[in-house]
Amino acid sequence: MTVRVRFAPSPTGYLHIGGARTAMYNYLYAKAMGGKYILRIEDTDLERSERKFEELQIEDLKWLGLNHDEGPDVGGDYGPYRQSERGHIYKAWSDKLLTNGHAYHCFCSEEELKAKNEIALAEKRDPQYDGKCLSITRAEADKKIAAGEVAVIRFKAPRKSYAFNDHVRGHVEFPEGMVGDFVIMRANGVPVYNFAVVVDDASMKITHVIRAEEHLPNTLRQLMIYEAFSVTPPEFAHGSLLIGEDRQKLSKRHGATSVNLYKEMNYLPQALLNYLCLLGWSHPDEKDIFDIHTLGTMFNLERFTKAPAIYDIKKLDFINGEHLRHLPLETIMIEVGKVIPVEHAFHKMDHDWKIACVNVFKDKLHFFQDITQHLGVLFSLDISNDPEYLEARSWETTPRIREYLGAEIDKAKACGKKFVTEEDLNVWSNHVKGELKIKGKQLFMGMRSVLTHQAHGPELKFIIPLTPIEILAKRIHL
RNA sequence: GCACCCAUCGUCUAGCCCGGCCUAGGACACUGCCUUUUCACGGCGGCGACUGGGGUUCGAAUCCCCAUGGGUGUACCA
Repeated sequence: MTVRVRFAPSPTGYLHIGGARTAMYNYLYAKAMGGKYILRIEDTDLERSERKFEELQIEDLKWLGLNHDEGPDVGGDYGPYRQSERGHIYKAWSDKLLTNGHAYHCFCSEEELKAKNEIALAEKRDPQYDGKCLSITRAEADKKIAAGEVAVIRFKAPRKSYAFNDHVRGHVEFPEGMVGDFVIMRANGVPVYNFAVVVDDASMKITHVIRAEEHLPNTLRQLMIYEAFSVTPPEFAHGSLLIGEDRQKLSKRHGATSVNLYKEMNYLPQALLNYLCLLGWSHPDEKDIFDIHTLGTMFNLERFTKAPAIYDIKKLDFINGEHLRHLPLETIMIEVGKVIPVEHAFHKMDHDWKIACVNVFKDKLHFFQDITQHLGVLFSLDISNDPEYLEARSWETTPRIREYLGAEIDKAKACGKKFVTEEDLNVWSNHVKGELKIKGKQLFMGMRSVLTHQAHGPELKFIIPLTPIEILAKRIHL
């Protein structure tokens, strides 16, 4: 039997970081098992669902590289993949339950039920449906409906306990009487979540349901419905929940919780995925940095964590830097070019210069945009106020270095050179060492302070050949 | 209230199922030092945890019970 898994978001907002994680786990499991990964849109909440959000979420999923095998935009053999287009299916399935006695019409008004709930709560009882409409026969109900009365369809919850085996939680038991008769079809004919999910998962031949722990209690209702249809339920894996620093379920108020924001902030999708993957799952070899697409059969349902994970982006930043460093130089150059201000001198340089430049700075970046601040060491005429720099400037040896280098640079400039080379730099430092008799810290810090006006930075042999000679000439005389 | 789930460094986690190799390992963060051609890189260190109490056992982070704490759910939301 081929594994079939699904990610079923509600198009009521942007793709949430927790949703992205669930989608990824499903995607990875399908890939590991050679199965299919399906995208289903759960838009039964007519008020809050919007087509725009569906499109945006699919766009974000694509950005992450989590491409589905079946879905509303790509089709498949088990469609439609939008719950709003499956009305006839829910109708047929709920009719089946009505016929075999597992469900019944309920004519109680919302006010009536609300009042009863309040009383139950006040008496510290569970506010379960009292079964008032249970005695209404199918024929009577049909007559009332024909006469214009509105009704919901309620599922007759069996009075027995349920148990199932969860891939993450192990043996889970729900004692008898946890839920009363619940609504499966609303008065407007739209199915309620727990019913639609079962109908869809069953008819789409879903074999494994991988989702977050918040759905664990829902499993009871779903198990009941599967039983009423005599359908074997899929296997379940309830991973941990993503929570905020306040240990509450992650939501908008915890800051950047939607995927599109990370795209805007220039995070690498593979880094976001890598981080998310580690929040609730661990790599068999305890690796921290990896491309989730290379996981293959290493991904399994046995390494999920049970306890909720606090979402903290500090580690994500680190991981982003690691992924960025492993990108081809050419790619980094292109990406970096996009975030450096258009008027920056960087853009006037030739290809080889840019590559060399990116190569020097790439190890220091967490994000592409970090490059801008590093570029200063190549173009800036600022003078550091770092005590170490000030000290280097105050040595009596430093003016002698400046005098010599100034002459050399002016000479090179007069010859029409645009840049000095690493060899030039070697010659200079040998001269300072041999002729000026300056060595050690005085030599290197002295040269650095004169050429960059900074106390720290990348090695001179890397940055000086990249610094335009006019900049060098100006700096010398500052 | 009731039901279910969970509990290892500040954070993510390994170890737990199949007790001894755990004076509990790794990563982020924080921090010290080294590299004296110098880094937000790298290397070497430091800080830092088995929620508490009982029990089983020669031996428990690992098994059992209780307590405590936290979370989720309890809708004609998903």
